[in-house]
Amino acid sequence: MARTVADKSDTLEPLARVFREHGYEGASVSMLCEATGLGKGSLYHFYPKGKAEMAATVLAAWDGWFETNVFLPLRSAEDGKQAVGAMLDSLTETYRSGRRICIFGMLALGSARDEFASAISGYFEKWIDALEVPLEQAGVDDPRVVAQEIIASIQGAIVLARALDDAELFNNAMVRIRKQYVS
Amino acid sequence: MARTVADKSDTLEPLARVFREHGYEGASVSMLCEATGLGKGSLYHFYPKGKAEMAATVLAAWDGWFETNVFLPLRSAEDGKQAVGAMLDSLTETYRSGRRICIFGMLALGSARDEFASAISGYFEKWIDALEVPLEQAGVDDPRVVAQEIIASIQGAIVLARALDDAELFNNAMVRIRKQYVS
DNA sequence: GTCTATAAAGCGATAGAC
DNA sequence: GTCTATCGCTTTATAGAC
Repeated sequence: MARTVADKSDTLEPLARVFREHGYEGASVSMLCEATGLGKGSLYHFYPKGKAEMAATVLAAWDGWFETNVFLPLRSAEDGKQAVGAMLDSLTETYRSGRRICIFGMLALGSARDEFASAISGYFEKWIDALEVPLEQAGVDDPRVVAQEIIASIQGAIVLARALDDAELFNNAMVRIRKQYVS
Repeated sequence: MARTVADKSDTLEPLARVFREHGYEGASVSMLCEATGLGKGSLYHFYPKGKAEMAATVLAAWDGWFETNVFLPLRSAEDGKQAVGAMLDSLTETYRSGRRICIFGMLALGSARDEFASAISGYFEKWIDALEVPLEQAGVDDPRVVAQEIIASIQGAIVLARALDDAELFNNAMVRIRKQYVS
């Protein structure tokens, strides 16, 4: 069938979806072709180094999205408590109350961790650094450790919500974090 | 080379190690053969249904280990706070301060979740049920929700410790849980 | 930039000798 | 219970026509 000309940026969302839903090893090029609506030739035209380059590009895009929509607002907040609350709201939507997983967290637990180690650690380091700012502003003791705890709680809530197939569990975790640290 | 007769139970540890380190999709039968020191014929003799049966058996073995060494002590504890503390110590060793991951948590984030859904959810449900007992005994408010939070924190600590390659992060999380709920 | 055809390797799984 | 050989299929990746 005739196919319209695609832009590389159009592939990012379907690519991310497949990696999120199947993991790095579980995502095959065939799946990635089907999701993007492109043949192998087209996909390899955009990503000459193949699957690894697709995943790296997806990670970079998510990292950028978080930088703009999560990290930057945290760093530049005027009201610390309000900023952390806004982050929790934003993440609840982004992660679909735990129905969607964090692609960085997923990769951290898999065997592809080593290949993407710097992207994964860079992402979490930036998150911790950013979250520390409003926590300190809000007068929280040991803001860096608390930032780590909050991020770990969010990642754990995703794991548990998915394991038990219970989105309410994720939402409860967000409520608890809010009450405990910023209300 | 001549090979000594193997027992099926001898395969469980190497099998578990490969699944933990490579994920379900990432673990190939060749790897599983090499880790167990058995040829494909031998491995399929023990596990006629192949890789899926190997993983299911590994999960059942871990479930059994947790039942005996973690869940049962929690349920039958006389001192609630002491029992939760003992669990945290035990898990710190079991998970090697986050250097080792939880195979159930890993599967929950991957695409094999659906295939092993009941094993995964059963494991976490038993854990929550068991942990609720000593928490209630210790006078903690809303012990079931707190049990869920603690387990999520542990899973999240594994994710974050692995993402940042920092075992101290896991240990700090265990210390925080102890301080917050059972000291 | 798109596609189809194809290559080479690895996959999970099986058969059958010992 | 162990092994080797092999099957059929899918994998990632490439080549080359359009």
